[in-house]
Amino acid sequence: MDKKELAEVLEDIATLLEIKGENPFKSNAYRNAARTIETLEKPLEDFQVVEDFRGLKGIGVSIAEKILTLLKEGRLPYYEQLKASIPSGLIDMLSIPGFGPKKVRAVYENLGVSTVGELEYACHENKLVELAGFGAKTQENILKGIEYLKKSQGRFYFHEALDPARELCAAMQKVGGLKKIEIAGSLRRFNDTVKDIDILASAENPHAVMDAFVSHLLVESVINRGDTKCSVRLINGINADLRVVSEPQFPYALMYFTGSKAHNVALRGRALKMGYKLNEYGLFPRDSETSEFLGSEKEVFKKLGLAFIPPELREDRGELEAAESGSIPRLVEMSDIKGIFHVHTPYSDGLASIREYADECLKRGFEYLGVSDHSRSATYANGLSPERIQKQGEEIDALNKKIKNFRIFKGIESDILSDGSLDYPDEVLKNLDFVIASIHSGFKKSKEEMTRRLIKAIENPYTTMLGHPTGRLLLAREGYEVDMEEVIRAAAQNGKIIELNANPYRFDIDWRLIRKAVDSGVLISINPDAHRLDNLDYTFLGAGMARKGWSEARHIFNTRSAKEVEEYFKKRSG
DNA sequence: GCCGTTTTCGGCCCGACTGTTTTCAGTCG
Repeated sequence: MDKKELAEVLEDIATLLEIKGENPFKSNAYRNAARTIETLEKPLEDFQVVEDFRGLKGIGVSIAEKILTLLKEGRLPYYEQLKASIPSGLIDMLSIPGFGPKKVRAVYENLGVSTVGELEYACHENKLVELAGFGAKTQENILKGIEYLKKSQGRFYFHEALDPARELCAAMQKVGGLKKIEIAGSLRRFNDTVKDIDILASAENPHAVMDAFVSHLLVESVINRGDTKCSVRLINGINADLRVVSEPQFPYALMYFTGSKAHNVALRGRALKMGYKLNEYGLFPRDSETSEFLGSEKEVFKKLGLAFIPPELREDRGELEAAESGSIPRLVEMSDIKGIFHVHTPYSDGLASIREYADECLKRGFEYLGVSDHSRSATYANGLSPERIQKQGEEIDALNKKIKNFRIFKGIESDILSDGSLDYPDEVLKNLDFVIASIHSGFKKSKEEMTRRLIKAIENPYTTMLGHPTGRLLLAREGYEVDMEEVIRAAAQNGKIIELNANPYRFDIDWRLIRKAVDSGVLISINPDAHRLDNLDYTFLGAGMARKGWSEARHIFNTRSAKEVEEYFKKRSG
């Protein structure tokens, strides 16, 4: 059992306790313990007895014992009994917006409803209105919530939310009297998928700003509207919240609504220890009703003895400690990116020509482009035969002569075959500047086999970088089973680059692992995996995801100049 | 269930909003 699986069990216990109506602080304790385990630096093997957990935040004797049982026996009777006592459908019901553990319990105990389907039926039968604390409106909202859940499973791709959020902000910016406006929430933190859009504004006339918000063309319906907050459903199914605060409150509210929740709790705890109360309205010295007046997030952090923490890092994963000790990294910026790798042309399954990509790259200020079409095993994607690689190489040579101050590198996205070898003989591979090795088939092998397969590809001298290392498709498909920590170790030992596939349907390698990779000395390449010209926009999303993984420019391969990249490739092949 | 530079017991972040009530519980962020 690894850290992630362990943390998931603890999370599950927390949720189950909530539904059972246990002391909410008890369930919260399990949640805190889960986060501590997830972010653990030391390997799990270091924990053999209860005392080994001493000093770990949120893990006392009781949880430590449960963790040890899980590690030693691979199962936990306490957890199994808990699970057995609650139908699994109740947990699914928690995904219905506005439907929490208390209501789940009420419908289960009073109506015997134990699945989302039964709940929907009970609503249609008008059964819920009879329950204490429920009414016609609640029942109607639950039905709407189920509809929403069915449509979207409640989460959306990052770019699906970012684009409308920007449009909404632009519209509100035109309202007179608007002082400040920012996207907050998980979008500002660059989560890989998001649940909704949060926008924060300060304005002289809040209602005019809200009017502009609710009347926007992207808005399908208004869910609720108060004096400081309103929520809408957009036509693409995403919910968007707008909050309007006074100008002095803005930095505090921005911190608050940016989150994450865990970061906020930690920050508030720190404020309390320093004799302050921190909330979305201000920073109040103990026993005072008057907030400190601070004009920006940076100043609030400073008052709390912290350096500014970039929003992407606000996950309670050590950023407070880093900000206190002055070791917040200077995160990579889009402007650091000097070129891109991994684009597909009509040679395989892409839509834009090499020339078009090159021109677009020049327009965006890049110095180079690395072309990597699919390899021959990828027949579904029109993978290239050795002859067609040769032909593409000639086209690239001609373009390199023609286009000044720009360099096109010859590459391939080679399938990693089932035995871990690459898709061409060495004579073909040696003529390329770089090779991205990716798995596109045979996902179902065991974790050990997949790990071995990837490591064999990493050890191949012609491999330059590992493409989309877990094969996951966000909101659609889990990645294949693979021990990424071992893969990262192998990449470090062999001096290989790992791709951060910046396609928002993938964002693969996961940001939590980016930090592990860069700490191990592995270079990351932010690759758009473009199949069309406008997919080059993904590079920006990838840069955000790299920031979330605590990356600095020096950790990112494609922040290097064309000349440096050329030297890197030459050294590898020589 | 965890924690302690006010506490080994009594807290644990806390305010907006909704829908149900007629003063408050539940949910959310």
